[in-house]
Amino acid sequence: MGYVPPAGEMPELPEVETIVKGLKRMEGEKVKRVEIFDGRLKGIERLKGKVIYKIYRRGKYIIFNFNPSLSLIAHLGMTGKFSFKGEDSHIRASFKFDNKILYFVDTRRFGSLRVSREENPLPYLGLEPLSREFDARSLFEKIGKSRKRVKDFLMDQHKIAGIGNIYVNEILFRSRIHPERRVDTLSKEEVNILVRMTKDILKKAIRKGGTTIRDYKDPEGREGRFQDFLMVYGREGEPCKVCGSPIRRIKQGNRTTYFCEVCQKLERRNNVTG
DNA sequence: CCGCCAGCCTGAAGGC
DNA sequence: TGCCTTCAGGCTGGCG
Repeated sequence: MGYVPPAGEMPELPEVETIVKGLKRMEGEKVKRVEIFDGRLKGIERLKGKVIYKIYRRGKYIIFNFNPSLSLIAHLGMTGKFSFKGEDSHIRASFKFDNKILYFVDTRRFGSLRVSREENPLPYLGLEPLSREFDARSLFEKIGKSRKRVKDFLMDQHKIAGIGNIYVNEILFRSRIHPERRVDTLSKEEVNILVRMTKDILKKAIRKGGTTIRDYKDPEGREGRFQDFLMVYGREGEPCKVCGSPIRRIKQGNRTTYFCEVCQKLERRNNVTG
């Protein structure tokens, strides 16, 4: 049987970071007109006439600051994208500026756009994995008394913000930790490795412009290149690039999990060399 | 508080 | 050929 790749991918931290880089040039621009094609996005028309002064990422969210207390909070869900090209179907909203139009496109409508007056609109979000604050000590502290399985923990946006189902599989493979391990069984060394691999993989994915399996494109329509570096995600039955044994696919919770059962042991290891 | 799970949504792909 | 089912998963809200 031929290999069938998984159906889709969601924008995670590296994709959102890449998108923000592409949107940055809109800082300083004034919204001349807002069009809404999906009733649930009602509310964003308040942005008409406002000037964007800062665009940045927090977890998987994109935040457009219009002034200190007026922001557009965007989440791309599974298939959401911002595009300067108008050829897409499933356009849900558009923002007209002086010289260009920015489209919000979202096939499955898991994405959201909302206007907020909060200074800190996403207070519950967890650690930024690429920040200095994310280190072995702070992760250990976050783990606290949690008994979550490590995969679920890393994907919990209230603990760490920005990791989704593609990168979590890659991080655990590179850390040689089984996705079903309980976080309270992780050794200090393993927590340390997790931090290092998380930063490593996310940084490299950003350098490659994210991962495109089917849907993801940046605002200029460019695809990512990190899919060529995936070690486990979407590789069920293919040989592990380290040990050669077939990559396994299981359901953990409602989510697909890929791992190598030889490289990623369930037992605790104390002397990890990476 | 914690862990777990259904449901939202749409299009692709598989089964019969 | 075509209908029907299943799958994909970020996030929210509800349950025990």
